[in-house]
Amino acid sequence: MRWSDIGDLPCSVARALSVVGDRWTLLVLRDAFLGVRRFEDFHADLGTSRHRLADRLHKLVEHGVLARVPYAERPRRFEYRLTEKGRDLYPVVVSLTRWGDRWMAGRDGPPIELVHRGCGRRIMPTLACPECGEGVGARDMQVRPGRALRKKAPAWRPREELR
Amino acid sequence: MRWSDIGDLPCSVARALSVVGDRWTLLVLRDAFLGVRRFEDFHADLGTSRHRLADRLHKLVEHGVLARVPYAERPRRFEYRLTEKGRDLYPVVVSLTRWGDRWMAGRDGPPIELVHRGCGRRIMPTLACPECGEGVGARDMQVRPGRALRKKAPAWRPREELR
DNA sequence: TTGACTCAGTTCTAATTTGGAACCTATTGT
DNA sequence: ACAATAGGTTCCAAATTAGAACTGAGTCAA
Repeated sequence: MRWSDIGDLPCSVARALSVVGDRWTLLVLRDAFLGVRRFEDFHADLGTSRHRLADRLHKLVEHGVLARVPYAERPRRFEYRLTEKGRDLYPVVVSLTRWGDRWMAGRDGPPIELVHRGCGRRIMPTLACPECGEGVGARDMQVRPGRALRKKAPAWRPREELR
Repeated sequence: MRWSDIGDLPCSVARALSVVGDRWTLLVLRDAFLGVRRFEDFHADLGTSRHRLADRLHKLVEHGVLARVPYAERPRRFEYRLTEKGRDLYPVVVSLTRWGDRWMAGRDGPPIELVHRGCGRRIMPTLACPECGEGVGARDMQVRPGRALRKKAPAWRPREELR
């Protein structure tokens, strides 16, 4: 299957990945969440080729994840800012951070720390049920097909539960 | 920069991506969270080449995200099961799902629905502060360098805050 | 007013990665 | 004896990527 086709699958993960699922895009977003906005800064931070970077930035703009806004006339210069759609990717980046912290950190611990402005504590955000507030993991959730899937793939059934 | 080098960067996102950051790995994990375990089932579901699939599965096993466990002798057959390290990627997959549901769903709504066993309601898990329980977004969090980063890149400073 | 410098790219080529089809091995079923 | 099943491996052509060089518009400083 071609990469360009996965955006059409009836799967939200696949569709999300069709936008942010390549090598560099999530690192671009990480930088964006750290406040990076300009081409040269992304380039210096990321170490990807200018070619790739330009391509990724433009693709993210196309998808409405970043906005290309002028910050100087003469010479005309643009910076890349997260849109609401882009900021809504925060959970993805934080979840990756949390996992990296937990399973891939060196002896010195996590490279960066997060502080919750609300309560002032150093924390790592976790997944919770927005209704009852309880923390949730894979085993706390059950899957069922939604309307879109019952229509497109009526035969689909969730498999046996996760062990 | 080579893909194989990003695992060494002092950044948890980069390190996480060095394991799960390629085209197919996250779709393999999505399937795993839906209960898929066997090579042929992954292959049928994913539509990637057997070659890639075998490679990804083995890489995930190497990294301890999946375990290759025999389920039949004569002929010897194996299945791939999530380890604890693998199950801990649930927030990443759920966050992608949530984003895909919100920004990429068709008219018929999300392909699948999740039910919280704890409270029985159909929900999509969200990020929250584990200390105070409040939901958090990008603007609720502040970044600061951790010990590992102060050591490796003492000059690093968080940029201006997110707008 | 010439030359160096900055930012934001684009172009080019070689190297790497990927997709897809065909093949392989062991075993079971008919 | 023959086909089918599960889980791969091998091969090659095609697509993608890395890295370096180049462009172009404008500023600054001597």
